Amino acid sequence: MTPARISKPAAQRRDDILDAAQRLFTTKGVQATSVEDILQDVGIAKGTLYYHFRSKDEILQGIITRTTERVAVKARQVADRPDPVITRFLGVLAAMRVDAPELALAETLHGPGNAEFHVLSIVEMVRAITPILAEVVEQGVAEGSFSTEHPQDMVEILLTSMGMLLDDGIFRGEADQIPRRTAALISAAETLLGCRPGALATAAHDMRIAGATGGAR
Amino acid sequence: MTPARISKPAAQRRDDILDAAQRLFTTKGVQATSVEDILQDVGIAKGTLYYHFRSKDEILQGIITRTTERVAVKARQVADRPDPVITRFLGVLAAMRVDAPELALAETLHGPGNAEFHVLSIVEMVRAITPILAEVVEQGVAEGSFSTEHPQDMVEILLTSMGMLLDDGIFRGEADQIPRRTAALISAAETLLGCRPGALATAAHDMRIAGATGGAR
DNA sequence: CCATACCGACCGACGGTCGGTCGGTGGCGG
DNA sequence: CCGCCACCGACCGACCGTCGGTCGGTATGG
Repeated sequence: MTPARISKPAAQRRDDILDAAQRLFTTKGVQATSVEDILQDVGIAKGTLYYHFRSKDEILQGIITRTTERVAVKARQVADRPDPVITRFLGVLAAMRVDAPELALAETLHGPGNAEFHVLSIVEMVRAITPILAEVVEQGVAEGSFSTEHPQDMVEILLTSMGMLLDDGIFRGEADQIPRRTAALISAAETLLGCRPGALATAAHDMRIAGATGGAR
Repeated sequence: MTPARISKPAAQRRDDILDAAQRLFTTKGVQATSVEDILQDVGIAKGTLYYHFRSKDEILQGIITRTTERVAVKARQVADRPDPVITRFLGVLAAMRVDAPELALAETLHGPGNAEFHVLSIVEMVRAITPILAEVVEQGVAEGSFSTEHPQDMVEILLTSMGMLLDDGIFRGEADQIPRRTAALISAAETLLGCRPGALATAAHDMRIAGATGGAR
């Protein structure tokens, strides 16, 4: 009658838990997801979960770390491709959003505990992606398509504001502003990185990156 | 022996609760502060707190709203002063940090629930201050000291990244980066708003705004 | 046979609720 | 002008359900 205890290698079980938790966290919010919920979804007992993770918070941290690592790998690949600098620049940005749709999706509802999730993700993303993207910009500066004295700093500023302003889990109820903000951020990037005005916007449009057609406002 | 029940007008009691909660939240973190703690600090019973607030979360929201309103008032005053545009621009930024030291201070410790607090503050600040600051920039554009086609958008981007990058409750353990980031943000502001390079930096230095001396990096 | 993975009853703390109490105030009859 | 009383906003604290986390013990498989 007992459903037969199944044992798995720790790494795999860890991933199972992370998968379930990620789905639930993004679906109904971190606070609103109980450990019990995760247990039921994975099909394990409480003790098992706490055998693999020290706390609920560590699970959240685990999701963010895992996702960030995946994105960083993809970003690195894109950054190292033999494409034009502008293509690679936009490609890295795309890698951030494309690979993490799970993080950006759903949970339009109530707040507590969710902004936390989003902001931690953003911070980790900025930390991980800034050096990669700055490298691309530096190459752009070297070849003349970009022009700035502080690539790393400007990239950091751009990534931070991008992460915040395009996340509707943070600026609640302003999802309709996202196209405007996307255009504004591209415009800001052009200015800050000193590339030909409109160069990023048109390239973004060609790459079919959302809301990247016109001027801001 | 019973300490005699003291009754106050609701508004005042509300403020008392907000005061205590703000002190505790910033001291030991939102999550780590129990409702019980607040009760003890204010010297009231649980029912009383829940007579004035619907939930712990509403208290947090109340603190943020109150602080934002105060800052907005001060920012408005500064923006309307008969000073040079650049002075007023920096003055508004200063108003944000000066008037909200309670929000930025302390609680270097453990994470959960605190980033939430900070990020909500930042979002509200951006919402409240953007129009005020954009107005100043527009005046600057009109008189020629600034030059940008999208004042509102650029201000929004600047405020967002400022809020994030200068808050050590968000980028944990990077407090030492703040001077560098301050300089970078000023530099970015100069570029985005199209004012004379170094104009903001020197003015900031004259106004004794922290870490605003040299170029970025 | 021993480490590793797993189980689930149990615990204490916490956020939130609820029935009820207290003190001041305004109206009204005397 | 006084005293009574109905009313009401503010206040109280015992109580409850839920939740994150613990622990002693058990199955599995190398």
